[in-house]
Amino acid sequence: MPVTIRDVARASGVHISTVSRTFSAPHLVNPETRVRVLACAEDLGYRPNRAARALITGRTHNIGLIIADIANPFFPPLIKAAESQARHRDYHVFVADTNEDPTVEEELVHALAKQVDGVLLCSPRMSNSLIEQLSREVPLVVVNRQVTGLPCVLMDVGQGARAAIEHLVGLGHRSIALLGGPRSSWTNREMRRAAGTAARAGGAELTVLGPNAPTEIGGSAAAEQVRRSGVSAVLAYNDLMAIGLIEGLDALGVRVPQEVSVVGVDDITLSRLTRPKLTTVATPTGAAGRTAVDMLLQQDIESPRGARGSGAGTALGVRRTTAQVMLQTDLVIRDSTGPGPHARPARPLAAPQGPDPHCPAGPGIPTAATGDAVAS
Amino acid sequence: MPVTIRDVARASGVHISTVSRTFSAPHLVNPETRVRVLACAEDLGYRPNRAARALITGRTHNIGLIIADIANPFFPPLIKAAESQARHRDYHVFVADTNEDPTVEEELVHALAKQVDGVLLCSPRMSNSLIEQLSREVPLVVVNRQVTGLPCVLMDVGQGARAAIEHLVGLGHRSIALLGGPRSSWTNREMRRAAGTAARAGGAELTVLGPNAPTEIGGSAAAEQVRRSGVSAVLAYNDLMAIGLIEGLDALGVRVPQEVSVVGVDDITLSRLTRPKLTTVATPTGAAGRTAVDMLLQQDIESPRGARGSGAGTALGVRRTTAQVMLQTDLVIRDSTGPGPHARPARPLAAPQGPDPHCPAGPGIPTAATGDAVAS
DNA sequence: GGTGATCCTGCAAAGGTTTGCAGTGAAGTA
DNA sequence: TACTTCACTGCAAACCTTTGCAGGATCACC
Repeated sequence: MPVTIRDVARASGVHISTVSRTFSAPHLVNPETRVRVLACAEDLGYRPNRAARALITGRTHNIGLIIADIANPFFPPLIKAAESQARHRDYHVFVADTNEDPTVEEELVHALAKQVDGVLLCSPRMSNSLIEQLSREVPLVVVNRQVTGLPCVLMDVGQGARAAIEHLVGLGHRSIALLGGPRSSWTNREMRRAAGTAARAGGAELTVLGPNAPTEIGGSAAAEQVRRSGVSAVLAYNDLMAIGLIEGLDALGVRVPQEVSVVGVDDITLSRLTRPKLTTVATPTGAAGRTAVDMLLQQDIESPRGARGSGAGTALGVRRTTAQVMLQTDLVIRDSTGPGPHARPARPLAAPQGPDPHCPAGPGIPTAATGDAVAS
Repeated sequence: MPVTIRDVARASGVHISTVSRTFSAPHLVNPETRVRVLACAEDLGYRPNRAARALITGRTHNIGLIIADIANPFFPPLIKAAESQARHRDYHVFVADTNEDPTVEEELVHALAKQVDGVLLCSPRMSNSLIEQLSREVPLVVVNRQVTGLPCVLMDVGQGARAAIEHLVGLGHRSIALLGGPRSSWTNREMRRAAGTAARAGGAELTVLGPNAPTEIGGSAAAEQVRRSGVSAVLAYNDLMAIGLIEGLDALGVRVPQEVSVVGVDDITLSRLTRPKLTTVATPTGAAGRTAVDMLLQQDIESPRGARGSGAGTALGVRRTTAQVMLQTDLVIRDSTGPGPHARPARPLAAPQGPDPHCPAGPGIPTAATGDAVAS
């Protein structure tokens, strides 16, 4: 039933190879023939079968995008950016959700392997060694995780965590909690490291709580623990947890920011909509999506799979880029942080500078990326 | 480089067809041979090429899921439910986002057509006739849109809108606005129809505002218009708009629910987290995702594409199910609605019944589905 | 020992497309 | 005229897998 290249060939009185060329190498066919073939194709409603094409070219023009939890509002901007970037290069993006389950993650990579030209692995929860192993099966770009030997797109959450801690210390907080996320998260480890250093430098004490589920539920569930810990400020693994925590504290009668200050990470849209508006470390998710697609395609184009024609030309077999890109983060100060027990009276109430200085910029242009190539 | 069925055959000393059968029809091969083949396959890291398999069987074991805007929190639960349902049936789901653009929508269906066994079209923005036309290219199930002759999964937003209006009228509101969504949305038309009827029945006047973008921005942008219209209550197209509207009204100094009551639709997680907590019409998104996958697979299984063996057996060619399922909705009363100008003094302040009666149920079991077959 | 059934395996075609190679005819050059 | 060049098109192999058909071996049974 489906119309194939053969039907078009018959209808337009040429060989199938000519039809094929009309679509994949138009300059090789007589303009006159071309219009005739195109007309027939249009008439019959012919569309090249991408699976068959992929079988022989080894390129599907698809990209797989594997993410931990599509319900986390952190991801949609990344997905959209990746999709639009891919579309410009004539690629399609297939998104799949793993439910934060490493097993599903692995299974998905396998399933996608032969149907896409490469996979973007976002915030993976599986081990580095497994990732390396899988990268032999299909070109991979990792987002939010550093894997040596593989191209990675990272956000400088270390710098962000440092800025957040400094902000809190500056407000007079000396006892701060880090509300940790999933154990297997690279971001989590980075934050912990950087926050620890920054706290020490600022003469504050850092309590690490967790691991917790990176969701509102995870945040609100930790409220009691936060209260008991007696800290006056909390840096949460992400905005969702921060919002959940505020919610949970509210239920316990603890007011934010009057009694406890809370900082999130990600700057999801939601963080501007809850009350109080959330102080947070903005991560350039859109830029991350675009960069990751670029890196994947670049890698892909240089070494098409099933490379034929083993001419004596280039001697550098399967050259793979392993650049690692670190994107900058930005602290956005809103209403969920306020003066702490050691606030200096000089600055009255930490000088409120309008409701949300960051808002007027709108969705805004993501911060610049600093490329950072690493030897392969 | 990639290991094929041929390599496994060579390694285990059998014909490729035996290897093939080992995977796709294990009962047809000698257990002894089977283990040997499996061992070799494991050793070599062989994985069947799904594209090649699809080429001959006509079934990819993939499902396409096209949605208008992945950033709308309404969709993730639907996506997750669809994915998990599909996984149980050994199918994978590929998600694609259209940015609310009908052109992209069409293009995506075409692109997916040959790579998936069927497509779930969620909240489509294109015309019914185009949808029908596309359905000849690939099996389609439509969600949130009624297209005669095609299987559809609908949510009873009409009933939901009615309940919302009745709730508002009961609170003493007589001048109500409907904050409309996208013009091409079926849901939008249904709500408008039902809300109009309900308002008339309740002796209230309904002002329709819109169309608007179904986002927070769309909602907040309409705040000024709402204020000018002088209504005391608003039913918004969805929660995102409702939240944006509350935000916008707040910026104008209009308090919710004291001066204006607001009702949303969807019951996204966020609606429990903003202040005031949102009164909303809960839609069974998870059930919708599951049902849609079921309907697609059922349709698919009955008529595998490229049906071979034109025996004189069954005479009823390509039988396609065109059932339409309507899922129930539920009004969830929270804090964004309050007594209006005509509130009866009998009920003091509309009897607040605890902060959020719906919350304890947690994510909860979706409401029951009422199947409703329609002649094809 | 002959017959038939059963179980397993190999053969080869098929699916829709791309692409290196060769062939055709026409135009250009000497 | 003879030769080369060029633009275009056809031929057929290849990609990897599935599957109907047939062949071979084994076994039970009469």
